[in-house]
Amino acid sequence: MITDCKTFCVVRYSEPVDDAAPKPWTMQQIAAAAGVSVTTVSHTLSGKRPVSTQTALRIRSLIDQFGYVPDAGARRLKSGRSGMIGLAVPDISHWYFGRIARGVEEMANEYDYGLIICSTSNSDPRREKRYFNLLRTRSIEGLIYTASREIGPTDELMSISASASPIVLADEVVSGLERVPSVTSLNSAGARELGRHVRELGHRRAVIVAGFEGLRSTIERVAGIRESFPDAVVVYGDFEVQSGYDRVDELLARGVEFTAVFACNDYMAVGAMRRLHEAGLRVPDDVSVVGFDDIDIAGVITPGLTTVRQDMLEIGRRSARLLLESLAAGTMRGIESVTLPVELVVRGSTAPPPAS
Amino acid sequence: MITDCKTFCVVRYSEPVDDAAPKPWTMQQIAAAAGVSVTTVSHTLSGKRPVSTQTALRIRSLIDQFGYVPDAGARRLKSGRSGMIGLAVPDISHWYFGRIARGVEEMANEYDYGLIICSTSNSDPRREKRYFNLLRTRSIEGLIYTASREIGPTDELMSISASASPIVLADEVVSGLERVPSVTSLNSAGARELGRHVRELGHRRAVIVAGFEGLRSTIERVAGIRESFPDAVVVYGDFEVQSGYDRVDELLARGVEFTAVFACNDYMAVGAMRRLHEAGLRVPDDVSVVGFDDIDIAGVITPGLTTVRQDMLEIGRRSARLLLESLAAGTMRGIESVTLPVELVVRGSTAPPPAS
DNA sequence: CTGAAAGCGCTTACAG
DNA sequence: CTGAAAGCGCTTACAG
Repeated sequence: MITDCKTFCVVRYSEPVDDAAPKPWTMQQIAAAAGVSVTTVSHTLSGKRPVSTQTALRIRSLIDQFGYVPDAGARRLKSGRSGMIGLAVPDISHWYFGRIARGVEEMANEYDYGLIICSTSNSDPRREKRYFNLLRTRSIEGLIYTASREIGPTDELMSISASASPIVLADEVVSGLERVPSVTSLNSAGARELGRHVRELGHRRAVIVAGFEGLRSTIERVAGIRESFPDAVVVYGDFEVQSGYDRVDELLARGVEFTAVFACNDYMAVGAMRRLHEAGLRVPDDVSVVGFDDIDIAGVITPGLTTVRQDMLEIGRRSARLLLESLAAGTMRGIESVTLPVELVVRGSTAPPPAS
Repeated sequence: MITDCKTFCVVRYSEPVDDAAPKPWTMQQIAAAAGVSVTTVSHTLSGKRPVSTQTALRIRSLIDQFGYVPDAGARRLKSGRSGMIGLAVPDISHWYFGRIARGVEEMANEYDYGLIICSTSNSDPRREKRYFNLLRTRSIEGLIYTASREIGPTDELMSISASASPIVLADEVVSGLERVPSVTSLNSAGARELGRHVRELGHRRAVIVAGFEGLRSTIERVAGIRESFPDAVVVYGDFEVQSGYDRVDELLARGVEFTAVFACNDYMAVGAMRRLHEAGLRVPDDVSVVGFDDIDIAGVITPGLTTVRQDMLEIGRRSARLLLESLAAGTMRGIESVTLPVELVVRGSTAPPPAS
């Protein structure tokens, strides 16, 4: 039920402020004021050459007084380095990608780089093109790419990859881009543990609510689970709560029998739990439910969700480090792809199947 | 319980790829290849002056063939515009700020701007300084700022605001920055509705788990709730699940009596529900719980969470539009601050208090 | 310890 | 319709 409250849109008129910001100072002007050359000002700033204490002091005080800051664009033009890296994720507002972004940002900060965010909107080709162009125009020095669906070999990414561009794949590897370094989780091992855990509880009939069908992580997770449940019915969702709900709804309608639901992420698991609840099925008494990821609220909801913890923050950090180190090295040669460990977290949503 | 699974860290050695990307082409080289001046190449690209069909065709085919893309930095140096805006949020990995970021990005895209993300780590002064410097070095043309705590008047932000910089406050207004345009939710009205709803259910004793104490939104929400519950005990949290849990834990330990918990965001509400559950108190039979925000899983958990829906996506979009329009106009004059409506969403977590 | 000058890769008056 | 040249604001050999 939604009760519309009688709120409304208020528009407040802000005081007209002083006009647009004044033209910023240039190094030229500082030099003139100090009675020295720009060369000396530049070196005072960079410290790449000795400057007499007297002069340095005078220049520095002028800089403080004027509030001078060197123009980043000009620096960039000389050096050829923008000091920025890009992160392309399907949707920055998802918890999952937000964690990756934070990890990347932390590391970028450490290396004194800025971060440009690129939402690919689940691989909308137009937007993707835009973002690869950032790389080509040298607005960014490197790109961390998180695929959300299977990428076709015709894509921009493919052509880019051939040229040994500074690109790192985070979270998902992409078929055909085996040569591009990647940072991923050990999906297969996590899924295997999950399957074994549920199997050991005594379950025999399970269903799998998987992610996007072509995605490598989906394939690996399904395979891992199937080691314990070879006959599990597999249906595909889109990682959203709603699709967990919908897929379980359909399975119930089809009359599929199961005592355990494997969802390929926690959001779909939550959706699945909701649908089961509405069907009068208790979790875990009637049906066990497991997820993947260990999102922030997985341990707080009731029952707590049994899942596999991935360290998304670390995936972000490692991806960024790989990228930034190869930028520093000036080559992508010999960059080592990384697969991170995962951890089974057993909570209240799994229990032995009903006695019947 | 945590079962460590026997997974491990796998390191894969990537094929050494061709060396670093080759030097990109310059407009100079295209001009030479086409046998024309850079002027003509530039105009072919910009269309700001007619170019003979013959020549244009030749140049364009060369550009395609070479895969030439103009250097963004050089363009920027001439134009003085970086084509980038910044978004400073406390933590990009929070759902709440992620939604804002997505809204901002959508709009930035529409205006053909790039987005630089700046996590302020809850107003860590060092990082904040860094990000304001982006503005000063003209790496970004404008900044959208989301405060997470009370900002002291000594802060960088304050001095910046005096100079009519292109800054827009998103989600939170800041004392002392009344002249800076802002986009916020109608917190007071939402809180008032929430208080009234719970009051009308018959509750008399309520507690409020508020957000950061100095934050304007916290003040407004507490005030709104208190219109219906003047005597409500107020405790302060940090918007995280854990603090909702902890504050309720403390209230129970203190022996405070209540039949309703107002949490100032959904995460703390979820934490509160968890603690109540552990104490053997049923929601909503024994205690009603409400949140604020309407996060994605608010309607899916059991019971569904009664809350106030804020449109974070729209806050992001509107903030960006305000900023980008004033950049286009070249002045912050007459920018209208906006307050967006909110909506009470009643779900299963609220019910009349126990009969006793 | 310091300065004049070239140059990064573009755009844009100015002059045909 | 086209080109030579100045210049955006820095950095950095080169030359004292």
